[in-house]
Amino acid sequence: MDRIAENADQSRGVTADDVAAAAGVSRWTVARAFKKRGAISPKTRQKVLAAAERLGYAPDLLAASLASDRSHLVALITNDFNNPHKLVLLERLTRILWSQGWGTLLVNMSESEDASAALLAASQRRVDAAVMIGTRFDDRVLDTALGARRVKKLVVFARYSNNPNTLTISCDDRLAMREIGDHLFARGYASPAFIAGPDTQSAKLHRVDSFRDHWLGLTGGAVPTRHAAGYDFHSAIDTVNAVLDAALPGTLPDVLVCENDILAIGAKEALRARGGAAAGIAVTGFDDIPLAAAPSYHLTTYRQPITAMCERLLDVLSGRLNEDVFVPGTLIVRGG
Amino acid sequence: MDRIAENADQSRGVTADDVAAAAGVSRWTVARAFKKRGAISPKTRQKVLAAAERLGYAPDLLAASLASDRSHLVALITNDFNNPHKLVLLERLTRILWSQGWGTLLVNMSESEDASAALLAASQRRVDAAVMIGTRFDDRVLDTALGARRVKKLVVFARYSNNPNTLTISCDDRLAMREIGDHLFARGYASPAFIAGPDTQSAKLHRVDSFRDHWLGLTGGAVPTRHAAGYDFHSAIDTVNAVLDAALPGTLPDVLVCENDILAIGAKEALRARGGAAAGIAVTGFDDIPLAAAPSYHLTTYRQPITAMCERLLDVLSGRLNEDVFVPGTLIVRGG
DNA sequence: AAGAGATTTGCACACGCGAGCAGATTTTTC
DNA sequence: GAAAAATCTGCTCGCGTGTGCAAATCTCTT
Repeated sequence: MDRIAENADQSRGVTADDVAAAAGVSRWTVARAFKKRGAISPKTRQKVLAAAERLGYAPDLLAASLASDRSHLVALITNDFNNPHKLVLLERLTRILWSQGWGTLLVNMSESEDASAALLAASQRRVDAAVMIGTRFDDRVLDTALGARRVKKLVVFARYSNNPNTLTISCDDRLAMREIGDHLFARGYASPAFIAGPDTQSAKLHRVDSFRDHWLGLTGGAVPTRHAAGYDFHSAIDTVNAVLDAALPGTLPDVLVCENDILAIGAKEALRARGGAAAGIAVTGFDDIPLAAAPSYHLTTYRQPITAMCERLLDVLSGRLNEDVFVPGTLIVRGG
Repeated sequence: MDRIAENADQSRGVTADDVAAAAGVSRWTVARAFKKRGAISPKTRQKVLAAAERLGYAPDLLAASLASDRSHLVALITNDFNNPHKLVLLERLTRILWSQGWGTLLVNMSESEDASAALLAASQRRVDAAVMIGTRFDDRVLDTALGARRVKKLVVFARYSNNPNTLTISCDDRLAMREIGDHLFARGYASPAFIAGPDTQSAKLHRVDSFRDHWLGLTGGAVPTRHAAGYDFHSAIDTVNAVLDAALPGTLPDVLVCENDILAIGAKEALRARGGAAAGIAVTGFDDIPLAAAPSYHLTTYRQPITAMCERLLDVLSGRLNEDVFVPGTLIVRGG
């Protein structure tokens, strides 16, 4: 066959068979040459790789997935595209996963708000694992949804889930909120208020509870909490205005502890627009998004250990790790 | 046993054969039942779908890809994860593509700065098309890189490329900059300066040139241009400071036209920090990222027609469209 | 009611590669 | 130098589905 000659032109459909023919070995020897720990003699491998290079061959991962029942594909599922921090997570995840040979399928579940459709779609592509990014996983889905059962591994990333069928890889939120509380206490703040995201029944509000518990232990004082309608700065502005309107004179909080940086930025905007006593109220965030460092905001916030979390994810994918992980992050002190 | 084994055990390996047996038909009839326009009698389809439902069957897209040589997979390739606008693009792209049956592989090429590695990785997954998001495609890659030749379609999305082997789907930047110019002219601005991104030799700076050409025609005046070191607001701050430092007294620009919103936000930050005469200088952006609407910035900017662009991408993927497209966007007037 | 036409169903083959084993080759051992 | 061990190579079978065609069934006309 001079199929090889054809392919050299088109550079399409170059298969292991072609390389095998060109190198004078069998197809399986070609496969071994491309395997890290393949049982193959150095000179044969050399010969094969040279032929592959010449023909422009690269193994077909699709066919390999079908044959081996391991796709080396991970579905990244998320529904919150308003938060710039998602971009940081996606950047890190894709870079680190691809560098280790894992492909990443980005799935948007903001339509349905129900993970089952996203999981079904992912499972049809035979992903080795589904990773919910910054998204809680509703327990009921596992019982009812078709897709959920078909996915081999289910990981909740950068968020807490107590679902027993799920693996959590997250920042240690409890520790984080303690550090923020200690920091505020040391700086002399006395009456914090918490600005949280939407108060959905199912969502366990880890950060709020952690902060309130710790502050109670620290000062004996309760922390009033207000829920924004959404994780976006417009909602935060409305919420902070509501907080300020509701406060009796002389009972203003002296610091607004926000569940993440987006809400914190909204809070800063609201306080600045309001002026007067409000302008003196401090704000803390969470995530350390790039804009948190802007002169206008200069937020004290908490940086999640994303790289470390990604590495734990690799451990989970390779089967080395099979339990929940909480990694400590870093307090970033900027403003008051 | 562990949780993973449980999941995998349940409904593993329900294939078309199983459904066929359960429904009393052949495997190919099952396939037809799942095809939109399959030649199959309604009652047979009904019977098959019922059996599939009962068994929890969903077609294996991986095997289908291998057999049909169409993966219905698209690689989304990008390298600029600093710009929140990427998140908007990703959200829209993934939602619209998945809704039409296209899977999206997110590839991060920020490491190499060279598209060839990303393209090779994508091609090994047999993607039907690679979409460079907001990223220019270096012509030389097509000639030298292995990956580039293996990808069936190459689309440059939300950015201009004059590469003949590439399809461009973009906002009509030329029109956009004309609208911005007209707007500024009508408002009485007389001496704009342009703040652009990095000045790489290969990059054709579409927006800059368009604005300068138009302004020249409008007023006969030249527009001084300054390049930031990167597409991030810190670089923009430095650049704007440099512009102000370099300006002779009385020759300050009255408006800074920025290549995108991130640079514009940096510009606003710099002007605000500077105070005095600088604080009166207006700023325009591009992209209309969510934060552009924040009270602190309140940017006049230009919204790209992302949904329309995604629909044109679908046309390209399905083969209905095979030429460059430039879609007009919308001027968003906010600040001065 | 028979035959033409339309519709519906079944089948051989292919897609590109991996797992696991058997045969071939080389290296080591006594 | 021959046998045992270690290493290397080739091969059968299967992964789950699409394509194109032939066979079977149904519908309608005369």
